[in-house]
Amino acid sequence: MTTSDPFDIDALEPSFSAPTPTPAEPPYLQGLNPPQREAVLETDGPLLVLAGAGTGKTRALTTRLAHILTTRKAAPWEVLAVTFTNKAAREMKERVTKLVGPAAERMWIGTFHALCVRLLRKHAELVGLRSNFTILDTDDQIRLLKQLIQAEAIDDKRWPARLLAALIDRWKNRALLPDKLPSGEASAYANGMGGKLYAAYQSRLETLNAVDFGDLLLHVVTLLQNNPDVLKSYQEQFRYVLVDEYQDTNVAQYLWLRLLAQGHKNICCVGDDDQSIYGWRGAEVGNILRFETDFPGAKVIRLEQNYRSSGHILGAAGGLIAANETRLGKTLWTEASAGEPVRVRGVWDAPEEARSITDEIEHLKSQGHKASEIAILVRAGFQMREIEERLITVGLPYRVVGGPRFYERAEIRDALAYLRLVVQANDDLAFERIVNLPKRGLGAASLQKVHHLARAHGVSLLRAAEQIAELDDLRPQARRSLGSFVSDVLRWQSLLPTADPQDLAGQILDESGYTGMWQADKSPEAPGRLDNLKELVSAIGEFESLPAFLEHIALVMDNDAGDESEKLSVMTLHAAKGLEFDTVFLPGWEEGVFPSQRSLDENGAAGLEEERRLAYVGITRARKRAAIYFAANRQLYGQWQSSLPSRFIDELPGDHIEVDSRDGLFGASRQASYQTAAFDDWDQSHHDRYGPGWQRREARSRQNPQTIDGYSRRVQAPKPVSTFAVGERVFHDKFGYGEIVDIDGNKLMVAFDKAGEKRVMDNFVRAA
DNA sequence: GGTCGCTCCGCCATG
DNA sequence: CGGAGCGACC
Repeated sequence: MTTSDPFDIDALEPSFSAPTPTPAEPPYLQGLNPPQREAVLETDGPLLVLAGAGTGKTRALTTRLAHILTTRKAAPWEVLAVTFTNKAAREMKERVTKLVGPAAERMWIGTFHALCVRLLRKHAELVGLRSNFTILDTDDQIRLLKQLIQAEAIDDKRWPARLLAALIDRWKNRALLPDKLPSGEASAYANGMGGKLYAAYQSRLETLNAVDFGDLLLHVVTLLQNNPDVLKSYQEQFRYVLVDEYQDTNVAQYLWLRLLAQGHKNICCVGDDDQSIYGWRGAEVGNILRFETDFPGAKVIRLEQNYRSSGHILGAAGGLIAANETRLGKTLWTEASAGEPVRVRGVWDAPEEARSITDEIEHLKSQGHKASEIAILVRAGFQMREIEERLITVGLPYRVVGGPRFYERAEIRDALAYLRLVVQANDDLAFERIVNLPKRGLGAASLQKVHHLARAHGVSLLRAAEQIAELDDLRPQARRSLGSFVSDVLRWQSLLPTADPQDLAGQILDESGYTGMWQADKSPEAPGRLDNLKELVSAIGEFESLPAFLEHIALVMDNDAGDESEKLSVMTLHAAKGLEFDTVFLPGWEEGVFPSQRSLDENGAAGLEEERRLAYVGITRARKRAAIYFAANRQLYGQWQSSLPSRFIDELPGDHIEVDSRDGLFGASRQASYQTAAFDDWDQSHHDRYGPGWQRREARSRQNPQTIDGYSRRVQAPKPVSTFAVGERVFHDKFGYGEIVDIDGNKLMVAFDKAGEKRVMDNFVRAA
């Protein structure tokens, strides 16, 4: 555990034509460790910064930008900094502004997608678009694809539009346009129709003057490839290129970067191969692993001193990730004390897991720990409900981070569709979404006619609807309501240039009857939806115009609008990347759940390594305390399943963890590898009440689940009685044949022929 | 044309 | 188990 050689700062100074005249170094360099300094000062030429978790990456990165600006190596608008999330972009902008002042605002900092929009609006016509193109969200995309699938008379049940959308997304991630699609790939959908539908989709997008998220990247790549003069001007403009989370880039993003940085090669990529967790959505760890070959002479700097976590947490995480074969290799170290070992706790089932976690949290809070410094990180969304229910039961305030995005909520999308249609009369997708929402008595039959006319005359749906309303083709009632819908939209359009955007938006939602629809709705979620609508309207207040607002919202709108109140956080491991907490709970470390079975099935060894990186990300979120849980039984899709502890638990180095499990939960083979450690509980009061760990859990699990802490979800017969008898031979899907040696209610202790003694639920075995 | 009820499917998720 | 989406029925 040592760092690299001490870095000689003076040796570096002459190598860049130092505009800093005096030996007195700028204040922003103070407090940086040697590799961080090097990452800041090594401005020219290709540079790869391998930044381990918690090693002060963001600080080095923002200081680097500040350094480039203050030494006048580049003007703000000559710096391009790319991130993956809006949050990261915002944070970077804020921190650089703090260092160098408002000039930083003029840098090109943003997500790949936001920067692409900016470039595309400027040069839209070069790729066959008009500059006011619309950006489709996933929902629009799927509806569009569905139409195309049905037009080809393909059974959209056997071949769901979602699947095609996912395929197209993957193709676009790999920069494969329809004409470049390898023949084998096209057959992946509907017996070879994939390629044809993809081509049809692209041409439909072009006529709609629309792009999806993948297109944003690809259009810019095409634009730069086909227009050398444009490419050259941007290569010259962006004198310094910086990429955050480089391990997450996909092929299209990589091409994009390479084009822009090809000229001067002042490209700095910052990433951590150990935190690459987005392979399933097209990220290529390969991009980071082969950086040095792509950019010959590239410098590599490792940030390995960790400022976040205690020694035990770092040791546990480091031991785990060492099991991965494909990695560049880093060894994190810290000057901090060892702190508390990572706790590993086995429980009977998911409800007990949730109880145990909330007990700990209540205890921590009673000790004065802040709830905002506590997080529960799950592998998958389905684990969240159980935990949320428990949090509600005991009254612990929490927030779910990264749930459905604000702008993905139905009511927001509906409202936006109204605004889109008013701003852009030819937005047919918006028209379709809201023409009969609220219900106006315009069914499939009437819309069919509108569609036909639009197709025949080559006009927008709104225009076609206007004409149809004049004709005698529709039933009087449908005709009247279509007519008034169209005239409403036209009226709102006429107000657009003069009206205050916020007032106009409110007016549109009221007059269209959309707000009224939710007011009349008696369902429990209606008030929440009305709140969201209000929030949407108030967000418009910050913008000059409705079009400006829509542009922004298509890319940016986050739902975690600065809720820093005293709540603990619940989120998936993916959502947790980049965050840190004093205390982290990691439930559900069981084979099949984590590592996720799907990941293993689909991607084999590579999938397993990505899962392991996810585990690594999870543990390294913790500053002081981490607790890992595994349950012997879990309900999946309403079915009880018995499970084995995750292999990742076996891989944790023994001297950094404390295991607290109880006999009989799992088979002897695995159990043997654990020592039931004397448990230095965080929660001393529980010791007082129940005695040491395993005894108290044994005592609890004998109780009827209904009586524990008011937990009532798993309602069963008052006294579960098994129909089996001791000595009976049984068969279990996972463990094979065995003989019952003990019965406790509906839980059986079975001596399996192959798998050893295990406790299983009786409904998992049948008589053999 | 709107609503109820049935079936099917879900396993990670940024722009 | 729970939500979404579709088809039969009012």
